[in-house]
Amino acid sequence: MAGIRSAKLKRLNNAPQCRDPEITRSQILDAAEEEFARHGFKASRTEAIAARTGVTKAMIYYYFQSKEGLYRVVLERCATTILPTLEQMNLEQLPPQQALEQFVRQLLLHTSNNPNLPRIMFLEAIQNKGKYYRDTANLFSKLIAILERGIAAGSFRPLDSRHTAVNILGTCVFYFGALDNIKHLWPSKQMLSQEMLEQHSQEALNFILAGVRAQ
Amino acid sequence: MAGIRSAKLKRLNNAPQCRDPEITRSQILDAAEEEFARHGFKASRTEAIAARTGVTKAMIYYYFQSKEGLYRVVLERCATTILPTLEQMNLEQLPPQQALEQFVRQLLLHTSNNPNLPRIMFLEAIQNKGKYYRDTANLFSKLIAILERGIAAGSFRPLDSRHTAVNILGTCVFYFGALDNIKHLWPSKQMLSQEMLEQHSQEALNFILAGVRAQ
DNA sequence: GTCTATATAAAGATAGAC
DNA sequence: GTCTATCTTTATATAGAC
Repeated sequence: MAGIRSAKLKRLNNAPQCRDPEITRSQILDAAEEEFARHGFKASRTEAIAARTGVTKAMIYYYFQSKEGLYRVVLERCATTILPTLEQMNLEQLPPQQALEQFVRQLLLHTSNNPNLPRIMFLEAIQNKGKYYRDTANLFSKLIAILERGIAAGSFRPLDSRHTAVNILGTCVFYFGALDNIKHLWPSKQMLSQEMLEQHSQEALNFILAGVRAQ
Repeated sequence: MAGIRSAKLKRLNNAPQCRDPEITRSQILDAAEEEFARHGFKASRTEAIAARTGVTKAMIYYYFQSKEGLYRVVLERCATTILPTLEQMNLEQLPPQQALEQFVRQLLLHTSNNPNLPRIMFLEAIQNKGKYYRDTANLFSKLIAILERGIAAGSFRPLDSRHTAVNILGTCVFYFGALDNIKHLWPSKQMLSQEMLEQHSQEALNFILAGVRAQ
């Protein structure tokens, strides 16, 4: 995510101030996302975000008023980036099985490209009890709708659509949250390498499709 | 977990010091588990742990030398409580399908009774990169062994046993980590109520068994 | 074994110069 | 728009009385 959004940014790591507000603001957001995704809101340090950005703490308050203001913007940005892609897919018009497969593939791709996203959401839920989070992307609603269509059509087994939606999302993102507690299972691999991400995606997809299929 | 372990403890919330070291030590541990499970190591406050226990901060340093020392003991205790039960079950002697079902049932029961456990493990992985965690319970080894027996016997579909072990554990515990981000899906329910825990357990079990079954 | 008081360090936030 | 310097609060940790 940081990678994509930093595309147009020019300031080098230790370069002096360049006085382009859009660039600075965007760089602070990227740095903050990294910091918040690792430590959560409370344990994150404005000093660390500033240092990562290459500016001083004062800039955070100039652009975002407070540490909390910055956190809100970061979280909002995280929750909404998957939206446009998902809307374009017109999942309602596909048969349930295909819709589910496309949904899961897209979710896995998106989290693979933005491993900060699951982490920041876990931390938000656990530490802040979801205080700052709104499901603006309506991820669950979309998934639940697909599941219910599938049950009605008889292509999915009778299941609780809400619990199953949670279990499906969990299967996609647990890997990223638990990364550093499970990496010892693959002593010679990088957990975020292309190879491992593809394996996880394939296995997660197989597991999910088998988990909901009728019979 | 706190509930079980507090059974023999006598000190009331605001009672004065009772000068029983075993009781005090145990109470600090219970309070620390709650605090660490909510905030993680860095963002937890010794003052809060002390207040929750009904003693002063100084006691933490008297019994555990440092905040980090306390965290280590809490984590170790969390990781090992499921061990005895799991060993008693002699899963190696059951057919793979039954072994898996028993394993998952026990894991779901254990996390339902100790919802702090998944939280503290998520926070440890994300914030500390697993620095303080060792898989002393060998949870994954046991699960992987069951899966490989099942593949060999033809009762499970061909699957990657390590990735699938991760996906199974994820299905069991994601619910607890994401609790406060998904509670809006059940506006009228308490996520940790008996009713909801039973629903989650049932749906997770069905999802997992269907997810690995041959054909 | 427990408490009070305090030393020391770290972090959020702001004022004012450039 | 950015920085330096500083205020204030909050935390970890310890010394010493009881």
